[in-house]
Amino acid sequence: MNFQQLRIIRETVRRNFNLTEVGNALFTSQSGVSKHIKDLEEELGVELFVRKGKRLLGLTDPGKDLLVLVERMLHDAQNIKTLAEQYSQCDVGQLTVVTTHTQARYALPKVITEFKKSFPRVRLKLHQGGPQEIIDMLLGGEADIAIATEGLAEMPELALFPYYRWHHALVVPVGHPLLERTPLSLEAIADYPIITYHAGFTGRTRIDQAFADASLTPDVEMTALDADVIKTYVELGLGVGIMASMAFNPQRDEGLRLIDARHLFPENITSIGVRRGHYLRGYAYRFIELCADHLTEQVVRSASNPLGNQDAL
Amino acid sequence: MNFQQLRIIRETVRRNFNLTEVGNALFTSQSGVSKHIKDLEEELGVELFVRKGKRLLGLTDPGKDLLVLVERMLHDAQNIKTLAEQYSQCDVGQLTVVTTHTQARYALPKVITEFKKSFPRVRLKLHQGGPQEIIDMLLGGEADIAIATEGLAEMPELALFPYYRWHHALVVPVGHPLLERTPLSLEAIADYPIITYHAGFTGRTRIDQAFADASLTPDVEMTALDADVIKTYVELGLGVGIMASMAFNPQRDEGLRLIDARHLFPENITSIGVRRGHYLRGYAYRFIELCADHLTEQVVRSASNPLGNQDAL
DNA sequence: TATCCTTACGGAATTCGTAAGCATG
DNA sequence: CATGCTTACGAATTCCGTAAGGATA
Repeated sequence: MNFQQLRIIRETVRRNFNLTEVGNALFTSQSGVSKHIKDLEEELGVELFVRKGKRLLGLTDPGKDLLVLVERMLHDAQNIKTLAEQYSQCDVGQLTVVTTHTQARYALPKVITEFKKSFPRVRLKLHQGGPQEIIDMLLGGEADIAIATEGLAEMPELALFPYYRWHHALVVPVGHPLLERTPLSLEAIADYPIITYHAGFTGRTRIDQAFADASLTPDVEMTALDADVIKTYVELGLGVGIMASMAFNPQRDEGLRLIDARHLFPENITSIGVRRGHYLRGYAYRFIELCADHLTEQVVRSASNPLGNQDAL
Repeated sequence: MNFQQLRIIRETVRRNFNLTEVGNALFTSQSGVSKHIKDLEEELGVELFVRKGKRLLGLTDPGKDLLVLVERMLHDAQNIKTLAEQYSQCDVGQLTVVTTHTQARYALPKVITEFKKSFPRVRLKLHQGGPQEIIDMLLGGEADIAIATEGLAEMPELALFPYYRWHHALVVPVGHPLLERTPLSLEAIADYPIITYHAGFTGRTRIDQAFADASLTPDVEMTALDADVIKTYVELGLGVGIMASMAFNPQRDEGLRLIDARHLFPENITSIGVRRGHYLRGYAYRFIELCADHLTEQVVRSASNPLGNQDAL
């Protein structure tokens, strides 16, 4: 058993059991891939893949069990390398943060400016993605830190930390009748076409929930991934916008008005997530501390080690 | 990075940094060991060992951090092999149970008889050891299951399950004055020389605690590792015995009498322990089920997976 | 027929072990 | 001077990639 074999097993599953692709992905020959698989199966005395003739179709039961261990081992191998870099070049490296548009645009700029100043030699990769992509990148080890409001569900593989709380607000064009309706009600809003976030983005779930609880079926005219698009179409008069209040800028958004709506929609919590057992460089902890003072390295480490206890460092 | 290198790192620590011994232990040459260490350090760009001249003295800080990951990876490698055997030869294999004399002698015979009948092709190794040895064997992966009353402290690496409850009792020679003292009191017992278990064995802690709580200092004349020795000396008239009640056999122990003492000493709980993340063969779960009906495979698996949650199978 | 996997085989690279050299206590 | 680590170098082994062959859709 060697690491190349393990990498091949993992890659074979990822590439849908096409060994030719696996060979390309791992920069080796297809024949070698084939042989490695056979060797490993022989060594273990178990067939790992379901075959039909010469094609591979999927994992056998033992293969499925094995894959879990294989992935952990390869992840640990990565951790070892990261750990070594940590010591050899402690302020040089890379940090990948995956997040949504809303956070990237409105919450993170301050944090990132600060971080770049403190760690000029760390290459910060800010990757913008949807809920599924965020989770996949975290679990796949491609991203170190995730920041999102939705989608970061409680999973045993992830450790989540509340970052900040915020509310949705209404955005309307100057002079819109809703500006006169105080107090604002869900019923009043439901009379107009609504422009808001896509399902699964930036607290959209909470919005739907609020209307559903009030037995209202709002007319969602249009959905967008980000507040900038929402504002654009509200300004064009296509409807009223429901979006994160921090995305409104009184100076720049001259033609629009913000209406507080914290009494109508449940509070949203934007969380920071890391994968348990994923080795984080020192500066990754600094990044999290920059986001929220209370999320110290100790707090994050103890909550994110695989055993869920406090004996780490 | 390859497995041989990792094995060498681990073994180097275990063998107190004597590379010659490491070579012998891993059935390879000492020069190869030396080179592997150097290669790995070079690849990682970090010194893993503290050196004085040409001698290795200990781990550096990065070395310490690394060792944790290395051990998990090697453990996973072992798990993979065990897992494969599980499928290739599902009722053939080996099961190592480490336990104390008391359990081996009085609690387990029935379980083991039953187990051997169900799994004739599994080689059952029953290893008898003291508290420290039991823990070391579990953590080192040499034993699959531990059964003990003391010493199996709550550790994050271990999952513990209550097996059965029992009490200490008094054992005296026929015609001993304590047989007339009803109700029996700690004070009365403390008047006689006492023969009981070694510190740390078979609930000895509870016995000491009971006397201490009553502000008594008993005269512990002699200590033994097992009840058979205790009974022998009680029979010789050297003192009164305090031992596990299930170790008394009215037929065989003719010259002795048992006096119930459950009102004097706290209850003891004998536990079954497994190491989290240590892969157990199917028959290992059967063994535990034979001990206690309620400890089904599902119960044990969900409590002993490293994340401590219920999503395992 | 185009794609995909297996096997065979020669060359490349890695690993291993002996032996000699040097440091330590 | 006995023990222990490093380095050097040839031998053994393993790994890799090309190429040919057979199976599948």
